[in-house]
Amino acid sequence: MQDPKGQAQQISVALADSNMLVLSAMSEIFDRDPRFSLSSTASTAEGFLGTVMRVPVQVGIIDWNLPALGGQKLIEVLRDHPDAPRILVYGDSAGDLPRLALAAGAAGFTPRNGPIDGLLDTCAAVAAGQMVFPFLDVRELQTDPIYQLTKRERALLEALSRGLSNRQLAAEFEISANTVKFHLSNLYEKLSISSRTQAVAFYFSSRLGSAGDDNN
Amino acid sequence: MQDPKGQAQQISVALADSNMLVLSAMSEIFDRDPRFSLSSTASTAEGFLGTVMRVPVQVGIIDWNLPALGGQKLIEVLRDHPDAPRILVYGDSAGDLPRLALAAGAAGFTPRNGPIDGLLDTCAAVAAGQMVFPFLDVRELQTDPIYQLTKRERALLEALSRGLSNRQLAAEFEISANTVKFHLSNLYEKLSISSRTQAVAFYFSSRLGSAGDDNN
DNA sequence: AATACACCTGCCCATACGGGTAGGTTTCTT
DNA sequence: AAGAAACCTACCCGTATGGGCAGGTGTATT
Repeated sequence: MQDPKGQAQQISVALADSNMLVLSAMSEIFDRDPRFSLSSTASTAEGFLGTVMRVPVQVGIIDWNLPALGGQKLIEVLRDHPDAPRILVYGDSAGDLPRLALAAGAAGFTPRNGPIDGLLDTCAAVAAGQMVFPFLDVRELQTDPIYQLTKRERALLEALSRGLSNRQLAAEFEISANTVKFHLSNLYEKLSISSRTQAVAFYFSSRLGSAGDDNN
Repeated sequence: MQDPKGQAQQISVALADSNMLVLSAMSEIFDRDPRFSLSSTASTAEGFLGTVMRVPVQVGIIDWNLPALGGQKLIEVLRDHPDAPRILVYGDSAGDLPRLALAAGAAGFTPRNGPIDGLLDTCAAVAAGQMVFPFLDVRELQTDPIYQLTKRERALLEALSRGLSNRQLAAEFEISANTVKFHLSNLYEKLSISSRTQAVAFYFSSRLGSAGDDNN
């Protein structure tokens, strides 16, 4: 943080939050702090992308549940871009949102319920090239069972979460009921569960704001 | 709103929001407006209840997802109290949060994604004795099946949503497995469904941010 | 060519589950 | 005192579901 040349260079920041109140309050905070230069604000993922593509910034601070796209996909889109900003996710530290953000490729995570200064410091740290997250067991990143599921299994799980029976699943996917049972059986083993009810519970519990996945 | 005696009387307001940023921003807004007199702020339902019981106010503005209690229960507790404030819920207008708030007994609802002035105007209207909500089909209020469930059935549904089997449910509630099936059967009929999987799907789909309900 | 893996299907079996019937106690309201 | 409603239990029955076995196809990797 202690730049030997002083703060001649300000950190360019872009904000995106669906909550107007949060957005305006954040704007004020960043405007007040001489370390930062607020480049743009947006209330949707589309708006954020548009401005950030035109005027590159160093750090983008986003709400995980941005309308339409969501943090997960937003980061995924930005990752393939050359001069995309580092993304700092601002969200609820309960649940495994930090893990999701980390897995998605975010550069940092600041909890909503923490002190306001934490946001600024974390942002500065991210701009300095660091990754800042609440501590979590990184082994879970790789072993998170949902990533072991195949494309088909995830699709089945999604449909299962809508309350469908095996027969209905078979009809929906135009496969045999036996095949449905086959996939579900494999799915159960990978998730270390043993019933469709547990599968649905897992689905809704592990899916905190991530959009539908249809890819392998 | 047009008080013939002018605004000699200010509207006393109490705030409660788990997000510190929102809380401080709201405080400032209400402090600035001469119509209101900010009595207290809190970040938890307990804190809000404590201050509001000691120093009665006209309007309480709360986050629906206040820690520990949640808006639903908070309103329920306040309702039985003599000089409890009218409750204005501040939350996400997507989903049926407005309907939930209305059904719970709130006096108004202001969407998070709306203009900031809307909050102030709605608050003034609520203080003047009005109810202000985004439009919704009130017929759904009565017909929403979740309110037909008994206390026990809701408790079973919550446990069911954690993936428990009938046997486990029986153990958890210390009742016979037959009784579990009895309750679930009644529950299915009330929700117009026919399987536990559908019940869990319904539970997670209809429960957009409401905390656990254990009351009748 | 060989191997691995996702995907698909059929069959058998034991258990879990949903639906129906028939009671019972407690509590609150009328 | 009577009635309604929540809550509890038992029994029977048919289907849905989960687990195991055995095998076939297509595609990508080595």
